[in-house]
Amino acid sequence: MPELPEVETVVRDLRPLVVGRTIRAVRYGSKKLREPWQPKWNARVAGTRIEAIRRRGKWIVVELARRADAPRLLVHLGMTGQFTAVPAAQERPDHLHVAFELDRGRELRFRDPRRFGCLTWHSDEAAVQSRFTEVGLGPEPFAIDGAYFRQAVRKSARTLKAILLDQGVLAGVGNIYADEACSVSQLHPKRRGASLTLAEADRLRAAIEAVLAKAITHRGSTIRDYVGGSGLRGGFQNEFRVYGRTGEPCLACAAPIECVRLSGRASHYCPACQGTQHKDTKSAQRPQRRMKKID
DNA sequence: TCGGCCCTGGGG
DNA sequence: CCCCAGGGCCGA
Repeated sequence: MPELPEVETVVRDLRPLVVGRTIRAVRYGSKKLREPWQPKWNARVAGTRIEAIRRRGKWIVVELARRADAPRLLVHLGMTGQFTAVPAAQERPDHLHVAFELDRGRELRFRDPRRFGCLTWHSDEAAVQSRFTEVGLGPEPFAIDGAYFRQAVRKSARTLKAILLDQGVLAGVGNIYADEACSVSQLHPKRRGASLTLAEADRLRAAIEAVLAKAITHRGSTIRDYVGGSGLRGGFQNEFRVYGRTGEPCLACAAPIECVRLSGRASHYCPACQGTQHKDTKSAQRPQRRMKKID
């Protein structure tokens, strides 16, 4: 679940709790993660000091010394991952995979029931960067070049939903914020990127930034498992315009929110505010749809 | 570009 | 029991 706003919240929460702390020891479980923690890494992190923590897309980078040639931990929360710093005395929950015992009685824990996430050790910053290159991580949404975004969207024959979920176009947007950004920009998630006008592409870019920024101020969204770095839940789920609101009234026009599957993901939108009847080239079904509505 | 798959758990 | 879920990778 964790998308950019949730990951950013985790990083901001953890920063005052772990930066400057020394890792005394490592405990790890036997359950296999997407990429398992390797026992040989224990000795490499024991005794090191956490000097910085930052976010890139949906990834968290923990710097074990500021120098570029110093090791890093790379964390991805997958669907249900939690990365928290809590009092070491706090009872250990189930599905806990890696725990770093810190000084001052704290413990940095990685928990993930579904195990789609991972926590790995990398020898230096270059190794982290090459990893990002391998997965084709695109630019950060808050630093998008307007021309780049227009071009990336308008050259694509894919749906807006598919484009927004593509981490290579933008790093950090997931299912919730893709739907919310389409809602704010009043664009149907089924629209093809190539059908957008320049103005619409700009509107979408502005909506993405606005939605992500607002979600961060609410500490992200908690549907079920998500918690920030200190264990607090998010609050943006109470601000959703369309996500998970199928059948409920649109906040702008009261039409019932609809839901379809796009790119294999549930996609929510207001049929009135985000109508398909614009420039979507291939909507042969459109007339049928209208008939249905009139009925 | 899609579906299937990796997993667990919650809800109907 | 079935279906669904914030993500991403792999092969048809």
